Amino acid sequence: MSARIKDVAERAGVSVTSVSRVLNGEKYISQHILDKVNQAIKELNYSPSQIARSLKKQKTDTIGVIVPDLTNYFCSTILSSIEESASEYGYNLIVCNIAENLDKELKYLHTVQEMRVDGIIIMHQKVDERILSFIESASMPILFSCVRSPLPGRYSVLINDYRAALDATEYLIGLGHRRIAFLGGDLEDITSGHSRYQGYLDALNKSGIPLNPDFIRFGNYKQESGRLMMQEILEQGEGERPTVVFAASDDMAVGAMNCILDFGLRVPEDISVMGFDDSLIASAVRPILTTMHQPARELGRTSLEYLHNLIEDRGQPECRDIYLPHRIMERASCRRI
Amino acid sequence: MSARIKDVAERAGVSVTSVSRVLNGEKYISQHILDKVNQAIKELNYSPSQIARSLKKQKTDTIGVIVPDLTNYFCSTILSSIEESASEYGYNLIVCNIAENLDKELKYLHTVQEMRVDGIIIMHQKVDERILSFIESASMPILFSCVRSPLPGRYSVLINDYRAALDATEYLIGLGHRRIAFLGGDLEDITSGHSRYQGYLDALNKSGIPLNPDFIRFGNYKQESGRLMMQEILEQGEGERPTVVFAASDDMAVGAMNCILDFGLRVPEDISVMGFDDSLIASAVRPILTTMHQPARELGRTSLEYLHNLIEDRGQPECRDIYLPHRIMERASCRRI
DNA sequence: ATGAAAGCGCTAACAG
DNA sequence: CTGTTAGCGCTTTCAT
Repeated sequence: MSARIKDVAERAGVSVTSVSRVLNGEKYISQHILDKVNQAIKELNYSPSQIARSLKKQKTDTIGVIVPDLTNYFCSTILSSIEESASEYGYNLIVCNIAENLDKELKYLHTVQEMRVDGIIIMHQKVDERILSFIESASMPILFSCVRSPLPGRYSVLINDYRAALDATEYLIGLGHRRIAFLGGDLEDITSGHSRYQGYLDALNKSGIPLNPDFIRFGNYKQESGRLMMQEILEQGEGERPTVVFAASDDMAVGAMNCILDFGLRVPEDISVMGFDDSLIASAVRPILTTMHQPARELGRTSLEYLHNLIEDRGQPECRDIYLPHRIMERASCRRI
Repeated sequence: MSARIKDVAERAGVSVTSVSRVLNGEKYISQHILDKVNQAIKELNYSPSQIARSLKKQKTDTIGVIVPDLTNYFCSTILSSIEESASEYGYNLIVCNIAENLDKELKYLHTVQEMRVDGIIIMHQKVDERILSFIESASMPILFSCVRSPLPGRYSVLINDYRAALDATEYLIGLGHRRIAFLGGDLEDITSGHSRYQGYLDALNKSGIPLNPDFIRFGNYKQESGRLMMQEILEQGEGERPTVVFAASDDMAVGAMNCILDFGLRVPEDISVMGFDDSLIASAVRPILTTMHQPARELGRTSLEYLHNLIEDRGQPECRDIYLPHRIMERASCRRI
């Protein structure tokens, strides 16, 4: 593998330029040279160095993706769909799993910058000063996927979390529920956390349903967190139980549902459960989960395509935020009362 | 970001060598120079180019990971644990999601080779001639994770799939089951597919239980596949039903379980279900799944550390295959009969 | 302790 | 249609 372009050129008895031309599929090369070069490449088992090429071309065809948590179904679906499109467009992905750790995120941001990626996709919302200032001074395009940009004037691809939560809550109200518990994400997380909570609040408000603080909890989007919050709610006393639980993620909804089931109660007969995301786990559990659908594959694909346009610099795009449609998946975990 | 090391040097009034030394934390630099250089770096918002550095050093601190399917819980857990260790050791990851597509795998293999990654981890078993020949002639270390190397003399980190399947089947036999259905993976997949099937066969054989071909099906490890296979088995007629189903993955087990449940049967009262992997989904469903535990995080960490040793070339390792221990997770989906 | 200069492997003018 | 050559941005001898 230590063969360089020069070795190929010598072996084929041509100039390095000709080899380079063959490598890059340019025209204006005689069949004769083409054959000899290909022959030499094969004989030497030559593999061109993307490093050297990147240095020269000042382009790496690589994109950095900052993922909050790889083991999260929703994240990995988005990532997989980003990967699929990236592959089509000829980009490679540097995956940065920050495991909800801001120090790690900052470190990775610098790393991908040093690797001179052509662009960055961030799927994480919670940021601090250092990250904000990095984003402000970064020279490559940065796109936020599934979360809203923390900085005005940046780009993002996501659903309208506020509307989605509002729609979901109104759907539950329409089913006759008035004692609606809410299992939220992190409030510092402006998109999923705050917006979804606000949607819940406003829906209740519009219907004149008074807020019950005992029915509101905040977790970290994971299953275990949903289970814990549900347990607290259930242990508050039987008279005070909600008739439905709306969780800001499917994982938390499943955790809550299992907690209810493990308490010996039934879903949805005793308590209904509604999730958010429509990730694979929503269809894997029984009763199959009623949830708010996020178009994961479209979000991933659109993110990549948008970033690609930014990289190619096709002028300033008209809209900086692209909202994709959400919809309710009516399934078996919510009943009319 | 277009500042180069030369700009920093000029700004600081020193040579590029000195800047390079500061960048690489070498000693033998005066405090005076160090201060001036750091100052200049800050003023210019300078970020060193990993590209140029890699070209010079002939090392990228990057590892390519070939993943069969990102949306698979088990895979993403392994990947996340590889990432965690990689981050500790200072490696970055190029993630290649091949979506079970051999052409894509080959393409990615060439890509990471051209990117001059320091090593490759492959989590996929099914290969063809072209891939085999790539592996044979590759100059960087290649490690197989969670699958056995298709080539003798290569390196792998995994559990003993044969023993695990044998142990699992014997456990079910010990519970009193004799009508044991098997939902396998792809037989071409030597590790998970073939070895697990062989373990099942041998366990039955050792106990003198005759084989029932109607109880054996092969799928693709995914949930939907498990559901379909189970449906076929269930529709064969009531008298012929198995008392337990052993699936070669948790996803298939969950698919099978849901099929059973959707048929109006109970798990484990009517039919028991056993999975394989102990991925997150095993604990997310009800009844909580009895399954064969694979130490996912240890597998990921060990893989990375092993590859790191190979990259650093600490002589030939004694063993080329590292087997990690498996164990049965007795939970609620299998009953004694 | 500091600097000058020679590449790392490739592409892209430019010249022929 | 083909070849010569000057960098891309950095590290690293080798001097000083």
